[in-house]
Amino acid sequence: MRRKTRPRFKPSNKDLSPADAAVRKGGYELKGRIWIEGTSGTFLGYGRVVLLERIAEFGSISKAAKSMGMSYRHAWELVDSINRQARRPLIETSVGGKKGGGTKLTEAGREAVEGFWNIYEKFKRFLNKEGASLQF
Amino acid sequence: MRRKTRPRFKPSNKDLSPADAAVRKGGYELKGRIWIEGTSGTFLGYGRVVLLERIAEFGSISKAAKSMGMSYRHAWELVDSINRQARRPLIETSVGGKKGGGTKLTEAGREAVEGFWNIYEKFKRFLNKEGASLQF
DNA sequence: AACCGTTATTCCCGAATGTATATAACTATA
DNA sequence: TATAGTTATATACATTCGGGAATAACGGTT
Repeated sequence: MRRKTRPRFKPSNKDLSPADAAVRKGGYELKGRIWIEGTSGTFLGYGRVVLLERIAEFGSISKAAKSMGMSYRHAWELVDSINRQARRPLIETSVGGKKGGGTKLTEAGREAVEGFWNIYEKFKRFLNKEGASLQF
Repeated sequence: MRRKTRPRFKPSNKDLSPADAAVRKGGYELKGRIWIEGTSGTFLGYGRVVLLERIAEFGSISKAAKSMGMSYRHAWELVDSINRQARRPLIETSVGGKKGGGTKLTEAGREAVEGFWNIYEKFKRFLNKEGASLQF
């Protein structure tokens, strides 16, 4: 008896595609994930890219995390992991200041987000095409 | 400081592709997984299909599990999960008898294995194609 | 100098997996 | 009837993952 796994984060204000792309056919679904791996594990995946988008939107790691139902601790670790693996940093953080600080994407960060979505869209089309012929 | 995750099973006698298909390009790899989901979670994925192949090869869940470095308990749970979600059973088990019992694939089971590998091969080609244009 | 909101960091905890281990149940064969 | 090798099942344990909470550091602004 296995309980349904809890979603990794709550979709909040935006209509969010699921982290697992899926295609249903007669009771079965072809699902899948893709991600880009760097020198030390995952570099960019669905959740990380959504996080980057939220950071760009809110200008803050903590607000981005909260908007996804993700702990700040986890979000920070993801940001750190991304920046440590990127050739050029994708995220710029600043501490202190009038508003306490903030975080924004670099140009490379915006390009990375766009690049990932491009591949992800093709992946969804792949699942769509191949999932149509499931018979078990 | 995160330790490299241990491989889910040891490749033993056969040359086994990794569970995560991957394509390298300039330090980054496009990796991914696909699986077929049924009424209650995963129905068939890479590891499950390899397990089915091993069962067909050895005629026993316990030997198949051992050959993959997987606990019998886990292998049994996977087999049970597969059969509970399949329209027609993919695996036939027998208890007792001269050799204590055994397990073999049904015709539907062999077809499922082949069907999954077909899609998986296409998926690897997809990763190969899309992974060639990674730039970050 | 005090304030304030955010980043940066640490420790503790619970959920989810999967291994290890032990044991019962089964049944053709000798 | 006893044997043997496998399936079937439960309990205990280790590991991993991420949330929660607490705290320090930071630095414009007032």
